[in-house]
Amino acid sequence: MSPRTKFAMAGRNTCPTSPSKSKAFQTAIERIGIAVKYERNAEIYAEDDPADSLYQVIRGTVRSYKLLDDGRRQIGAFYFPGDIFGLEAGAGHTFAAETIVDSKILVIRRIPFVALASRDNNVAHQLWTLSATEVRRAQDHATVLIMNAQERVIGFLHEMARRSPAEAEIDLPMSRGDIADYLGLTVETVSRTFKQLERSASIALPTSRHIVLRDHAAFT
Amino acid sequence: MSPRTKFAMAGRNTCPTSPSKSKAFQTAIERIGIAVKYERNAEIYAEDDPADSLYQVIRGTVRSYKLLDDGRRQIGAFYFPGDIFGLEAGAGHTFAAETIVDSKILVIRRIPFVALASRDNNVAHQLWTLSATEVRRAQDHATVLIMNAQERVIGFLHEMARRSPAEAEIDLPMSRGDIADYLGLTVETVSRTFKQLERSASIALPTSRHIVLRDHAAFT
DNA sequence: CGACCATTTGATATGGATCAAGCGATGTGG
DNA sequence: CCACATCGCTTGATCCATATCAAATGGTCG
Repeated sequence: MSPRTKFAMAGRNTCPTSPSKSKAFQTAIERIGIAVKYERNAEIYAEDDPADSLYQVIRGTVRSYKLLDDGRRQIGAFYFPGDIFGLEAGAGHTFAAETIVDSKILVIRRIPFVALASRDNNVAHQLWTLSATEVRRAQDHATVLIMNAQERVIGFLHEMARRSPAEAEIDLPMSRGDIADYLGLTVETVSRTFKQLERSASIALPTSRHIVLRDHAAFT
Repeated sequence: MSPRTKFAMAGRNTCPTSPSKSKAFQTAIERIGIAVKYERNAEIYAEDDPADSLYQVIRGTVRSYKLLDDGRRQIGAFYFPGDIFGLEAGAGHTFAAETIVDSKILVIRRIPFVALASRDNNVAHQLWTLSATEVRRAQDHATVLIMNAQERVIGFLHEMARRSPAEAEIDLPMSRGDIADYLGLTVETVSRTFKQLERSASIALPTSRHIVLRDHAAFT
């Protein structure tokens, strides 16, 4: 693989996730929303910003995060094309959101969206489903966080593989630092754990951002 | 305090949480649901059971949990009077639920409830709010899980204090083992951390299940 | 009183953090 | 176009927090 290919692949074009979102719903939000381009590491919204829009990734990758009192950063989620984020029941965002790579984001104003939901039962149901998806994501996140370093990293790879277009082939748009802050580990530990998994032939690492899952059984 | 008082207090009678649930909503679910008594350590539903009801704690305490492949138990949440749990967007429960102490639970069948939501915008909105509350809870849980043992325990005490009728006085219905499985620590570490906090005069431990928060500033 | 379970306490082992340094790729300015 | 600065990643050495193993204590109930 050429040195540049990996970045091209990091901006995914497919939408392998979110099977439960109906076509009608997708059409509706595309009508209400407007597509906006962000370059990499651009802020979409900050923590505590008023939550007057929600967002769907069209192209690229987004991380949500919050800064703890002592300066540590916790990454709450990564969002890929098709994923919807930033929907809040309260008035403000509880996490900030930034692009990881150059991205295109559908920005949907909350007021017309919620208004639509109160007219259209299908949309209201999707609204609930979106929250429920987010609950599940956060619970799964908590589940990997009670485990040891190797299990956390494997859990992370699972999650990425599930959302990757090519089942056993992963292109990571995010840095080791992002992964570390998502998993509650240090960059050094993430790096060493990848190396261990490579030595035990569970994965191959052609480049630091491209991972091939071997022994896919152990990863299910 | 007499040896028995703590258990009497563990069954809380107040509903300090859930300020966003409307009176009309509460009336509606009370009309649809039926109250059921469970004795302590009784199963309400198992992991993967069909999710055809949701539940509100009337009296007592509930833990939700899942068993990991290697037998470890992860506790996902504790539910106190007023809390609603077991609402799923999918077909099955992703966590099991058990009472911790003798409890009274309002059991609400899902079908009439969802039907009501599709007729009544207010209920539909509450449905969304419930999910959003659960998202927040799970995110907060993930946030404490990236921290060290002392911070996890303090985070846990915060959470309990917030939901306790008496601000700086906590009666724990759950065992050290439950706390450990919620925080991803061992019972020994939980016990030692409580002791440390007591030695540093951050808390007092009149009995192992009763905690008084001193220096409430450090706990905010 | 005696058995059982929850909790505490102690001794030791170890996984991951921390501190430190090197390496390779990328981008920038001369 | 090359030299250099920067950034992301890796690797090594050491330290410390928490797990693990083991046993004692204490409260509760029959």
